[in-house]
Amino acid sequence: MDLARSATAGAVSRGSRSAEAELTKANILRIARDEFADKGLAGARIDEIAEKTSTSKRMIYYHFGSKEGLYRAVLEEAYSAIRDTETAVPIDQLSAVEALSANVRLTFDYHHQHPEFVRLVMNENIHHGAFITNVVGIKRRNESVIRSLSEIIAKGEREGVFKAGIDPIDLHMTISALCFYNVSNRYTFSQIFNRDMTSEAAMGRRRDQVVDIVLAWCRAS
Amino acid sequence: MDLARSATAGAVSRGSRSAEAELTKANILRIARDEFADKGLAGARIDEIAEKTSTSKRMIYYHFGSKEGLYRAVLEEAYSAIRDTETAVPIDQLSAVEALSANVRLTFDYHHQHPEFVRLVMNENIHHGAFITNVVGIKRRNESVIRSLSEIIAKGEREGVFKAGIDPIDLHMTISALCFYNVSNRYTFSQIFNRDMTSEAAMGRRRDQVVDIVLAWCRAS
Amino acid sequence: MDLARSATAGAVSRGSRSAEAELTKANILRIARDEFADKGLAGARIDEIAEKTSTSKRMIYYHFGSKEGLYRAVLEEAYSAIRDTETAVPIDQLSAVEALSANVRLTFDYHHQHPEFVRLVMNENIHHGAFITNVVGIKRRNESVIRSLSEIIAKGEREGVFKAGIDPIDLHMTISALCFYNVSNRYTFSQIFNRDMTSEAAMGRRRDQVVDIVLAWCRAS
Amino acid sequence: MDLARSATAGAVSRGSRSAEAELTKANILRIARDEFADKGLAGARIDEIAEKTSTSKRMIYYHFGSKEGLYRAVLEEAYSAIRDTETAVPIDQLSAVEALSANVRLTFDYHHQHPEFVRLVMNENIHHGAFITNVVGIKRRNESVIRSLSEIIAKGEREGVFKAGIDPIDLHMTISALCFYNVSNRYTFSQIFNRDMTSEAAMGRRRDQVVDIVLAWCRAS
DNA sequence: TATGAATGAGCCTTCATTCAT
DNA sequence: TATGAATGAAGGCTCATTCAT
Repeated sequence: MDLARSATAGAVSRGSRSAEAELTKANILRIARDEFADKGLAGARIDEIAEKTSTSKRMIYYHFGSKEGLYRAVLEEAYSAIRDTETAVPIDQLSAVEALSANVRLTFDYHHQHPEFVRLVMNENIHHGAFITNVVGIKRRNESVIRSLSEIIAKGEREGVFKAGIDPIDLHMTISALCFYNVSNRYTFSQIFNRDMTSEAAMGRRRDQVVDIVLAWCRAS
Repeated sequence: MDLARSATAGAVSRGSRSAEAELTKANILRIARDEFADKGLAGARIDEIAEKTSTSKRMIYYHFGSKEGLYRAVLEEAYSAIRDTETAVPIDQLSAVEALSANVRLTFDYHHQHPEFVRLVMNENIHHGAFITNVVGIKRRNESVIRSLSEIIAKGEREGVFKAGIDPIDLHMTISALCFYNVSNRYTFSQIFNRDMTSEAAMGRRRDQVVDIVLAWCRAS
Repeated sequence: MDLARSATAGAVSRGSRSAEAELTKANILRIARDEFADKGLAGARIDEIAEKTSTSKRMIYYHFGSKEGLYRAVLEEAYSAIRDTETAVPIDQLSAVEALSANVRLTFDYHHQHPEFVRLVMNENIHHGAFITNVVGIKRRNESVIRSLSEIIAKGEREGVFKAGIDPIDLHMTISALCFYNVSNRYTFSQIFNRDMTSEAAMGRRRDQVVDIVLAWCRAS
Repeated sequence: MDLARSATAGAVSRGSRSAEAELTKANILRIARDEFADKGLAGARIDEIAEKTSTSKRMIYYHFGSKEGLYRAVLEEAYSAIRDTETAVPIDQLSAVEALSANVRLTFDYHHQHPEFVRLVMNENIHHGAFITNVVGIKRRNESVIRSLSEIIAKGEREGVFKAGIDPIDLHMTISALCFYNVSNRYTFSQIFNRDMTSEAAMGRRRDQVVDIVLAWCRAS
């Protein structure tokens, strides 16, 4: 029953067995990611994914076991990718305000540049987070993100520019909400309010705004 | 194909034909709303909806024409409901800060109390907003919401408590993002960060925080 | 999930709803019985069954829910048919020996005339009797068969022609074994021993022999 | 296609090529026998057989050519094993009644101890004996079994304890039927009649009964 | 001799939708 | 208006078998 081997296809060349197989898996994962992001778990079609792939439908089952197995593997990859981004700010070389701004900008841009990630997360929430539970290492993720924000908060307090008692998870939630919404609710919002949300100009303007919002809250005396 | 009449089943007794028919439609709509919100357009099953309904599958087709027609009707209802909430703040009787706080609180609570609305909007965005386009009157909605916020902003400027130049649509987006995320990303966020997001206490705490964030930004000199 | 309605399709005209539907079900059941008998549960193909049917594959699922559901319905029918045969001997009008002979002959002939029943039972045993468990009323069956044999045994004892203490279930097992084997093991036995087992002559000869075997045992002092 | 050599893997070390290869084949055969016995030809899975084996799926094809080839090899082994048992009675040292009793007991016990053999034969009959035809030497088998019974019958006639004219094949069929059924129809019979058929006590009781039945028939004047 | 990867054909099942009544 | 029966198309998945190494 457990034909799906090593669903963690993170790196393509893991030294082992067949590098070609890893390429096949990576190819499937990329196509699947786009399809799941676009149509959701129920809406995506294995047939369609297979067709866009350089291999066959059978291979999807060989490597990932089931539609759900494939979806899970896609989710895992997506989360492991953003993990790196969010901790890329060199805190010690910057002031607290600069560091927080950089963090917000990076986060904002990541969402902008990876709408498929945003859409996958939306989908997962529609499924009540049923699949993320089994994704290995998904919880280790909080350590790095939260640790990074904690350092920034501490620095800001020491510098006397942030108010006391900011909870890093609250801060992360605030940043995340503002960055996520811009991509997630893009279609309904822009439709209803006749507002461009995808041009570089609009994005740049909103990014600055989000930085302002976050900083204003942290400064608030 | 032309069987779907007046998909707007807003009022139950519209004086016309048969009040019973309207009841049937309302019943179908309520069940369908929950199913679509829970599983998305692709994931929901007409059979299942029909089974939970007090009528038969045939009636769904009679009244709404197709699965998509039903989905569209559900969307329409959902948006027409929130419309009323957001304009319920008696601005003239309150200070700008009080009025904005009230607006944020109402919005926050509405999302909290209507997760199915949040989930429907998520779904619609997954479908690139393909169905909301055809929903009649959806654009009239911006007038009331935005007008209300504009008044509050103007009052705050006059009172000297808000900074100049706040765009009401930006403000609405900010409020909406912060309120929406708390419900939309509830499952993944709480899973990853081990944080309760549904208890009354957690909700109350976050609501205050969102008010703070919004006010801090509007005040910021 | 439970779309399979009234799997008990025993009688074709149950007075109710649609007699046509019952005909459809009966048609499916007959074809399915032959296919399952011939190839087993795993070997039979729903596609093939559907093709031989006057309806479509979809209808099989509509009426029986699944391949297993269809198999179960076939089993049920098969067992309810032999039930009647085995109790058809008018015991009071016959001597014990005559009655027992008649019972054996009827049983023997039934197996001969209904090889598909024999094959279905073989199949069910290959599946460790997994499906017969859920067949309603299958256990009520022992009452009639065993009661009938009990009466014959009692009569034989009273008449002084049977030895004392014959257990009716043992007797039934003996009769059943001798009648069943002739059909069930027909292919391997006739192949290995080059013996005709299907001609009327061979059948008649063996039937007499089986009667002899059973009587000899019951008489044995 | 011609890769399947000497499917008769009876002896492990046939002096030839590699003793290891013979071990591999024997291992595959044992696993395959259990799987085919349990689930039938159609129900057994090559993947599953390979997994339980100490070698790979490829080896199955290397040694046996196909699923059918493997099945045939299994059948052959099964029949060659029972062959030995049935001729193990030392007729000259026993009376006819003792010899026949011993023969029946041995046969009964063999079936009891080798349910997989019984199940394989059932399967083969479900396939209309299609594969047993090609099994080499399967017909030589009748010689030994039938010769042995013939001797016993002759001895019994000479001793005046058996009736005249018993056909050895009829006798074999009778014995076989009674012994076979107890294992083959174990699941359905025990289910329907609520009777234990596998405990040592139940088996012992029935074994004595079968001996009685056979002897009663042979004695019958 | 042995192994992991690959495959085409086909299998069971489901879905939105429609028809006869 | 309402209902049970029916359907074509397609969807997810599995199977025996083979290939490259």
